[in-house]
Amino acid sequence: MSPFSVVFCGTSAFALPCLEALSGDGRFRVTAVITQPDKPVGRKQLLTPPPVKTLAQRLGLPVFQPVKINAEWKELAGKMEKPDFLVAVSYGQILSQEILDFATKAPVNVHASLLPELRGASPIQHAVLLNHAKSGVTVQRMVKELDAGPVLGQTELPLEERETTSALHDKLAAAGAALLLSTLAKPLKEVPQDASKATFCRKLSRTDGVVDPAAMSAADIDRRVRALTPWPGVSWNDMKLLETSLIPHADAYPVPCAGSTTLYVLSLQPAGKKPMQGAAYARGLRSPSL
RNA sequence: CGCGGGGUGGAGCAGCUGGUAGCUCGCCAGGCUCAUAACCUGGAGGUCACAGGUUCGAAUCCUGUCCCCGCAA
Repeated sequence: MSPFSVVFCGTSAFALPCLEALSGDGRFRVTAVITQPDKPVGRKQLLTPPPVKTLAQRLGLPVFQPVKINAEWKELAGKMEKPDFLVAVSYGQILSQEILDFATKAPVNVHASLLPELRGASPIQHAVLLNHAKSGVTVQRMVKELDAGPVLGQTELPLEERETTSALHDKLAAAGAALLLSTLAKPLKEVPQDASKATFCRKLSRTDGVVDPAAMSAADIDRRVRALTPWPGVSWNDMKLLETSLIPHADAYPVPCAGSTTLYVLSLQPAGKKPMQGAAYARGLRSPSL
């Protein structure tokens, strides 16, 4: 039987394993990749392509970058064949019903949480931030309401003792890719979400990473560092806390926190400086005139 | 020309109202110690980003260049 055709919508690094897996599997055929437009990034405002675009080009797949996919859909749809599946992974734009209906079999989404928990934009960060015991990935059939579609497949993953967002991200991305393939390869079986158990997580902003040792306990700050690094990052005054611990360490910079707790900063980055060890920063502090 | 910080021995910093470079560490050697990330002694290691200028003399003042980074997006 001929492979399932797929139109892939994705943008960030989380989507890479899914795209790579689909493209490398004989049961599927990716006919087009839709991703966000290149965006100006950094001090130089250099136009930077999203990770998915880079991968798609390497794989030799046609790439489309609509500014507003819903508005440009009519034109866009004419450029590609109707696929069996429309797969959306961390794409970044809400798809209209018209687009969802484009797929002949189903529009599906890979979401980095155990739906109905943590619907929304930042499920990985929130799983760490809220100190959840487990997380996972869900493949759902997309419906109009965000992340509310019936579940097609789910993989649970326990969180490590001191789980970090970046580590969890990679694990979930890999698990998501595996789950996506195994789910789509078999006849779809839908399990409705229990909407009454739904929780939500909003998009994070830089202010979520602002921290004040005078008002927060070491454990609290440590959890934020693990959850919000590398994005949006945790900042204290003019420096970013990159890596922290609750256990004393020779290379750490001890910071007294609320409730007589101590946070051991293993590495940090003052404004205008490169990342450095906590102990190195502390040495600089002892210099005369300070 | 979006705003701003910075480039000084391996690391983090000071010195910058001009006069042959210093601190906290690290490293090497020796000593003390049951022992140590502790302590003591000694030592190696620096074209002070680069180029030009001012000066008797510049890390330090002036000009230009390169590089790194924070914010904003």
